[in-house]
Amino acid sequence: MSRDRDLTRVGAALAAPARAVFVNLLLDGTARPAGELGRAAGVRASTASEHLGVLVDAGLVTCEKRGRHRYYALAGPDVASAVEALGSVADSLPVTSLRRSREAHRLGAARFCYDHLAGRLAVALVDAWTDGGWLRDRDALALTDTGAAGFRELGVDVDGAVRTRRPTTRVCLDWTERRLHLSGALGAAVASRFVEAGWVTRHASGRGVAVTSAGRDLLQGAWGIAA
Amino acid sequence: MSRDRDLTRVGAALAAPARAVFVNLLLDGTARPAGELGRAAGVRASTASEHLGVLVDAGLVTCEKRGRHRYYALAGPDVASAVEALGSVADSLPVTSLRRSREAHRLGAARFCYDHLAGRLAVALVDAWTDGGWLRDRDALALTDTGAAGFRELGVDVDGAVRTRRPTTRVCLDWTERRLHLSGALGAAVASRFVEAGWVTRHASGRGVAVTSAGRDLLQGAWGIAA
DNA sequence: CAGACGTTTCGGCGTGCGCCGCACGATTCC
DNA sequence: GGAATCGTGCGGCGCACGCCGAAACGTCTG
Repeated sequence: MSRDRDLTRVGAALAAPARAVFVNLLLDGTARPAGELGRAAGVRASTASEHLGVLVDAGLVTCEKRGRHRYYALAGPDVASAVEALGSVADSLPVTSLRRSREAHRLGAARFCYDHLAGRLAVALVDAWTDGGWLRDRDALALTDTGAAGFRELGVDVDGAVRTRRPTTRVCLDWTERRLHLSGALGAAVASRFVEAGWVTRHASGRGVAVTSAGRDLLQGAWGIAA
Repeated sequence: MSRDRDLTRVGAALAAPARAVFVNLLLDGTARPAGELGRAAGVRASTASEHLGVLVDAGLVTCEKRGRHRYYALAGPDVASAVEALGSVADSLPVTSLRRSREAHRLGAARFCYDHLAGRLAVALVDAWTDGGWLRDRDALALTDTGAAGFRELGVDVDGAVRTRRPTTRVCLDWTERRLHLSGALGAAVASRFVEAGWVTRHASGRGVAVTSAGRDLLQGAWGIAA
């Protein structure tokens, strides 16, 4: 059957080192010009262009022209979660280098996964919100009335998140913690509020996230999380 | 960072047509000998052997020796869901052939996804169970007390499903319907009960599933589903 | 309008890998 | 024991693809 064909196309799209770098960079949900991506992966502009063409053909990445730049971004949240899921199985492989484990540890603390928070911070938040009755069922996160009120009080645009066509809550498997964390429209709304309120700051480039002192106070005070 | 390296390894593992056939065949959760897989993919035994070695190295597939056979199977449920997620993005690509759309339609009605039901049947069941109060929240399925009682009455081993380390409920994105269906330990328990009770029968080889007349009666009578 | 910059397209080169046939080890059956 | 079957390892062949440099296109700037 020819579904295999499609699977090979998507698999092959991820098979080249340069393309894997691209996808990992775009996992934070940003859109970046071709040149920057190529420089990050250590290949010439022409090579980067070809690779990006492959990713677009495979449906993993979209391209938007703006002026003389072309901004590339992941095609959507489901692409991000598919890549994360793939990374999750890849992560069970034996560790290959020390750098990797250091890097993994740093990102494992807190990071962006496309448009929501991931890592130990995200897992701790889910635990706190479940214990506090904001979310139901640790395995299948659903928003409660208490939670809607609580998030609203934090300044999260709960109503906007509910209105979109996208599922309100969604679970995403963490490739470092091998635990579930909050994704979906609500996950995105929470994450953007955390950034907007200055509780966390995104690392200049990449997916890393640092908790600010204001954020530390909130986490400790509201939910007893030591970050 | 060298997580890219792992991603390429998993991606490359899926990049070869023969290996994609293997993985798709194993998506139904069965373990199959190397020879059978090779024949199905239309390659020689030696080629199949090499491919299976690659899949094992990539952590996607496990190998178990039994007698003079070696049985290969998917490494676990998370591999299955990762592959399904990947198939889901692949599915949004333009249709390439008529055969594909026919095949897709047949599998789209009802099929096995590793160890649980998928396809239009599974989506309809989730709708019915949510409407009936057996599961909470269409986006983030969680088992209610009513649901536990109901499934128990159907003969589903609910208690066994809850006891395992595996999450009781889990959602899985359908690559045909682009809707969520029930996965996790409960999803597996339900599926095995459906087969055991003779409500559905699995196609001799592959993931296809046919609803029996007894199954049709149950679906229509209990939940008003026309199958 | 020329010039700079970002990006894509096009040959061309080299490596990697998917395929095979054949040979060999392991296991089962007679 | 020998024969048959299942599986793996090893050369070898050929294509596909990742990489580059050079050239062309489009866009912004002076």
